Amino acid sequence: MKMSGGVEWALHCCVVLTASHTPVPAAKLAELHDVSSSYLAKQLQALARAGLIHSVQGKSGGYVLTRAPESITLLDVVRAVDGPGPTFVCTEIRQRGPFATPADACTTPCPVARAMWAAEDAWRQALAAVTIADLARDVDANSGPEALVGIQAWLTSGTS
Amino acid sequence: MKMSGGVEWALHCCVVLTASHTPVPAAKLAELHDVSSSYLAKQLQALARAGLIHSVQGKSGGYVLTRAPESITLLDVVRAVDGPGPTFVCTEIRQRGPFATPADACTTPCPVARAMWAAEDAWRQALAAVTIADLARDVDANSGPEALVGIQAWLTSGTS
DNA sequence: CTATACTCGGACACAATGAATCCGAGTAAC
DNA sequence: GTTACTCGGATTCATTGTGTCCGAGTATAG
Repeated sequence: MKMSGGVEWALHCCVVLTASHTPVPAAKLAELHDVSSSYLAKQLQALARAGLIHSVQGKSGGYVLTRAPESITLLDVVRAVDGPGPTFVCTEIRQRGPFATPADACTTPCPVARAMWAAEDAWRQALAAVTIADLARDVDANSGPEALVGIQAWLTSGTS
Repeated sequence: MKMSGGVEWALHCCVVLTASHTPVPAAKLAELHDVSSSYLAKQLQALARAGLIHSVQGKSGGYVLTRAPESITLLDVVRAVDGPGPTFVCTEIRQRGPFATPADACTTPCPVARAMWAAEDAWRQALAAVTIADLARDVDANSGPEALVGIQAWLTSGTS
């Protein structure tokens, strides 16, 4: 099992978008991270579809966060980019084969699925406990406060 | 992101193997669950490679649990079948692009990766807290105690 | 002791999902 | 009114998961 690599890009983009209140084009975000701009566009579109960021078209358009960074959780981003469905899917094995349990006895989910889903819930809960604002603060502490200011200046400037 | 479907099969097989202390061939497990025997063999081989089950060759061979069901956790099975690697991989985006943070400043992992890995740890911890024995007990409670006895009888009998 | 039949084990194709790309529709600025 | 720049979805390629097959090895039966 491997998570979509686009999640990492999307998270970094959200952190960067924290620094600018004006629209930032996808091409600039791509150059900042040195990744494929065409593919990054896909992830940003997913974020826009989920309502996490708003797209502004036109000459000086781009993407802006719709909500405050404190109210955007990692779970929101993961669900938007990687899909909302559960990672573990139950195929109802217990209802197949010679010893199939009758359907009317399957009022509750399969114990196997229940345990797996409980673990997934723990994962989601941990993701929901962290916000983009938390990440931005940590990055700030690691890279020094001057880095973010420089990035902000570079983002707003028209330089390539 | 989607988990390998083989995990479900492997878990059910482990639960069934709880009922028999004699080797059970892969073909019988496949018929019991009504799944492809060739593909199920792959998963069982993975479990054997991880040391969770022991393979017995020869005419009346098959698979047996190596340890007590209480000492086999769901995490063991998942790691064996789905791979031990982390689902989130950090590509060190912070070290790329015009504002790349120098390598000597990267003593600690990227904050983004740290948060994602913390969530994964919560997931693993939840999986490690449940054992095959717990699952077997739950299945017993759901399907009634007579089901497991019947399965055990069918497993040991030579009937197809 | 020999032959046999049954078991696992790894090597081999096929399909689905993720990764990466491109060009067209729309909009704000000039 | 024109222009240039933006996003958005449809398309193509690579990787991983899914499914299958046949050969190596061993306990059993004669």
